[in-house]
Amino acid sequence: MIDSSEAAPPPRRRRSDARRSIDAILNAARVVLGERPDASMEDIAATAGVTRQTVYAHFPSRDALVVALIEAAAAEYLATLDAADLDTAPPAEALARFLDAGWQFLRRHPLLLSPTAPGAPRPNSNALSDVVPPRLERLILRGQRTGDFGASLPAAWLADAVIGLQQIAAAQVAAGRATTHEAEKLCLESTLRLCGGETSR
Amino acid sequence: MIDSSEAAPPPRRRRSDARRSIDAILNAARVVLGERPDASMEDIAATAGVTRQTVYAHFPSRDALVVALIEAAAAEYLATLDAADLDTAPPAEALARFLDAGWQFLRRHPLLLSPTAPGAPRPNSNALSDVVPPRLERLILRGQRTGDFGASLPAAWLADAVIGLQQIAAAQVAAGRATTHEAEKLCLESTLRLCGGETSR
DNA sequence: AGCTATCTCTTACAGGTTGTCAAGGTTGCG
DNA sequence: CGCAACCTTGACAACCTGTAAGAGATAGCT
Repeated sequence: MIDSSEAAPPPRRRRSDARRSIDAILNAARVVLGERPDASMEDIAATAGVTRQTVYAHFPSRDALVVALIEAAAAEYLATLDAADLDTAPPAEALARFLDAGWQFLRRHPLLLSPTAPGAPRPNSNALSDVVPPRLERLILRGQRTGDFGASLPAAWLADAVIGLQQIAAAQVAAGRATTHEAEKLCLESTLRLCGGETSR
Repeated sequence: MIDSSEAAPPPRRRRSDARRSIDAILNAARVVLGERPDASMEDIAATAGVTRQTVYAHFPSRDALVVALIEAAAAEYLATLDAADLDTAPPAEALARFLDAGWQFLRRHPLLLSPTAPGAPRPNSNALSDVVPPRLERLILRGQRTGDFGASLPAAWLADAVIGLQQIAAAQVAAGRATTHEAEKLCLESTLRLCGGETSR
């Protein structure tokens, strides 16, 4: 038995032409939805230099397109996280690198600032929230074992809190209430304060 | 000069009947949009026991309805905040009360967990984010002056961070990854850690 | 009680968006 | 070259938002 009833459709052979269209569509969606999350399929298609029906030829629905976009973004994100070796650097340093990767990611994918644009299939389960937080959680857990971080708060919660804090900081920048530099500084300091310290009793 | 060119349309006399409809509509919108942010006007109207056109008779557009809903929610929120005297209690205690008011608010207005449902008129300026954070900022500023809180981070940022943290905690509950009790505890502890302490150098 | 302004309901319409379908032209690849 | 895969055009149904006019019901005032 090779692979009977699982989500592994044979990665069917595509023509070079088709893959070019798919890339153009995903790229257009990233840009257009980034600045206008409620843009129409027509807008996305036009930006990609393609007809609306061509978009539907590759993505069965708008939600499917967004999901694919998020999955591609998650893959990039993971690659960046793998490049910075979070598992060997000292925890505080690793945390700073994690945040750097996040800033890089948010700059490229501003869409992800408003996570609930069309009401995803299941509001919570996207590739990002399934795959990124565990990395950070592992990092924080390591820091708690080495004593660099306090252990009075569960690592899973801290991971989500840190990621959330970064999104809040990014929103401050988008709202024009802080410069990028200030936001990064505030975020790093707040994050260290949240994770570090000897506040347990 | 009494009031020439400002947003003060003479609060025109409404029939009791009309006000009842408006209340029913706002209430229905609160409930329906709370569990399904992309519900149609028809759905809201039906839940309110009213026709769709009646909704449009009172609210010129969907966005206007959402704005009115948020304004009503903000008024409630402010009333709750006024009831808990944040300006006299010791800062740590006052902060706990502020968070309590927040939980109460989020329980009643789950809509506000996904702030960017239809793409608000201006993404950032709603009554909530204009009026609630300053209260918290004042509280934090007081705590920083009395020495209860650390002063190395600006109060305005801490205010937004605390409110954001609470929304993250609420999202954890909504996602089934924590109980209400756990979330409240984690949120309070994290918040105190963010604000308090002697980490300045 | 009666009158009137206000409110609601019904019916209808225009415009936009999402999906779907079929026919025909074009391009990549063996 | 030839075929299958791909793109395009045009058309369609369904839904949602917003607007409009007229008939009927209701509240408030005299």
